[in-house]
Amino acid sequence: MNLVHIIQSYLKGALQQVFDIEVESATIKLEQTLQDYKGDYTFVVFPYVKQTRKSPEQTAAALGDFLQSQNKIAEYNVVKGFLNLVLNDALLFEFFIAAGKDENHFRTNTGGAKKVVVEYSSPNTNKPLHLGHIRNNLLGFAVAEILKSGGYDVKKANLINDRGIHICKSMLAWQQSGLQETPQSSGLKGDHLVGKYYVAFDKTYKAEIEALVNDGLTEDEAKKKAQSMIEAQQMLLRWENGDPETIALWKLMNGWVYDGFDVTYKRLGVDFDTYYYESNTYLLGKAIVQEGLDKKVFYKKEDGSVWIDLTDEGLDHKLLLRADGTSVYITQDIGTAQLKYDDFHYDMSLYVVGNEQDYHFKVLQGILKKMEKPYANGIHHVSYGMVDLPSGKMKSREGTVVDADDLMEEMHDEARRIILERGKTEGMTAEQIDALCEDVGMAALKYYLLRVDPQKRLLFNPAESIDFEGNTGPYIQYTNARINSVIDKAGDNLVNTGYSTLLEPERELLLALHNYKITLDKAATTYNPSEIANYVYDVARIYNRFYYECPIAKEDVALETRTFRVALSKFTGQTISECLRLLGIKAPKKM
RNA sequence: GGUCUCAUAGCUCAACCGGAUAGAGCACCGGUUUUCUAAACCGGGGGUUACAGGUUCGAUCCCUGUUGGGACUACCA
Repeated sequence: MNLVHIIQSYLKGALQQVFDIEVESATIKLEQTLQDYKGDYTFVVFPYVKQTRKSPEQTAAALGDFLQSQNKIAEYNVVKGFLNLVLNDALLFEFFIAAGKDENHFRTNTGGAKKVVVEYSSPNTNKPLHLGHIRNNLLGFAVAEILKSGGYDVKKANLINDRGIHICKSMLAWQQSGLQETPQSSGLKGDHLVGKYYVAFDKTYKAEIEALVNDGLTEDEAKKKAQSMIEAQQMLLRWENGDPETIALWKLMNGWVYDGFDVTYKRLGVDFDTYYYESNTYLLGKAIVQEGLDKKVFYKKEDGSVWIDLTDEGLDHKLLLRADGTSVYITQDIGTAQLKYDDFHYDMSLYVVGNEQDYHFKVLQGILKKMEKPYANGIHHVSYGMVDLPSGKMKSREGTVVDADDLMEEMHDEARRIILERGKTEGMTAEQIDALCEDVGMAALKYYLLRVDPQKRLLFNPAESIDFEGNTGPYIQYTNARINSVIDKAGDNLVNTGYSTLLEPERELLLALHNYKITLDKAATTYNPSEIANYVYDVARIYNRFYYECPIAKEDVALETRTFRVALSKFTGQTISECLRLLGIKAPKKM
């Protein structure tokens, strides 16, 4: 049951009866009445005054009068051209009863079971995950869950970039160290061990460049002639030629990284239905490039390199295959897009990738369109902004990255500090306390990253940015735990039969709860989890006010009122839990 | 140079796709608990929405320009 639709139909009728104006119900714009005015929904009459031939005030008053005389609304007031409507309590209550009975209240069918692949995470296998990856993973996971609730058939995919020069750098440095270090022997998590050698390579490489520059080479020359770079390139060639020793080392070290990633993913709470590996897809990409050449969509330069002309799309000429026949990044993405389509026959294919690749995805779509691939129009780049630190951008080479594993550990510790300080852990086992610290710490981190519009850059201040009070994950969790507690006290086996006049906090809460489906659909169609994050905060804030002002399980509360308020609390708890679930945040029963 | 993007309270973010007096949190000041979890609630101060024009009943939102950040523009990924 959708209150907005109902009010729209009321207004459609009123416009017709009073002014003889015919409009589509869906085109009638309604807003929620602002805090400082009396009312639930507001209708702006300005767009209609030309047809009514009356002043905005007269128009609004005439419509309000009509609706009230028909008993469609409880009351109304007019401020300039704004018609503020107060709904009948019975209507709000009807919504509440209907929603409570509806098993599918937390789902919509907007997606119409369309198949959608959500690719996210997509790490390189030469170093551990950092804060930027965390944003990516949380966004990807949440977008996928939101789409599922919105009625889409979703597959989560992780495209692992497991080949290339960067992996060879780690391999080379590991080999040269001669230490034969393993995760077991070193006690290091696999991805961190491999990352350590990636850093080691870079150190050596930089020293070599400096030496060459001192010998009189330009920096560009030095970068190409440095010994370790030459060796890394040779190793990449050996890899591409299938040299058994190189492949074995590659498999060994990638295996360590995957083990490490699994631990990080598990702690982050993200998962995947399927994995793709660039080592598998780049060859398919090459084959499709050949197909494009045959179709004359691509062209070959004299040096043998392959290009596409996208100038008619407002883009540029783009290289698809190097002169030596090796593939570039976009070649692999062409292959992966095809492979995904072969696997799932998707209607939509989302790529959760940073906004630094906006151009890349325009090019990818342009290419697929020119290839007349059936899936070309379904691909969409879910672009998000970089995560900045107070010191500026994160740079792995300068050691200013915030490591994902370290950060999660710090959040856990910080949560523990605060939880012990509050001293509400009576009767909990050490394991339960530990689990709570994890849930609360991760909630603070996740909510902080997800509440911001994905498109925008995000400033992360490790020292002070993660709070546990106010507009935060733990605040929302706390509200839910509070609800849980009050229901425990009051008992929830009462059957709701009626209501007395709704108080302001109650109707405000009902309207907020009613917004769930509207918010879900908006989040789903815009691929924007921050809609859910901001919404659930709103619900929690409104509930806390209700909780403070309206006694629920206290002695002197009439049974009918108590029953209604318990039911309202329970429904609020369900709504909060559901939103948190969409965001990958746990909802502890007690905290 | 070209293309794209961002700029809102001291700080971090909202603002329901053009609507009212631009809202929250943090920080600061003051108040609320013999009563359901004070990680809560209420109140106060704090804004020329970067700047200048334009479009219209109405602009933080759309258009143009300026300034200032960022990204892309690699035979890197």
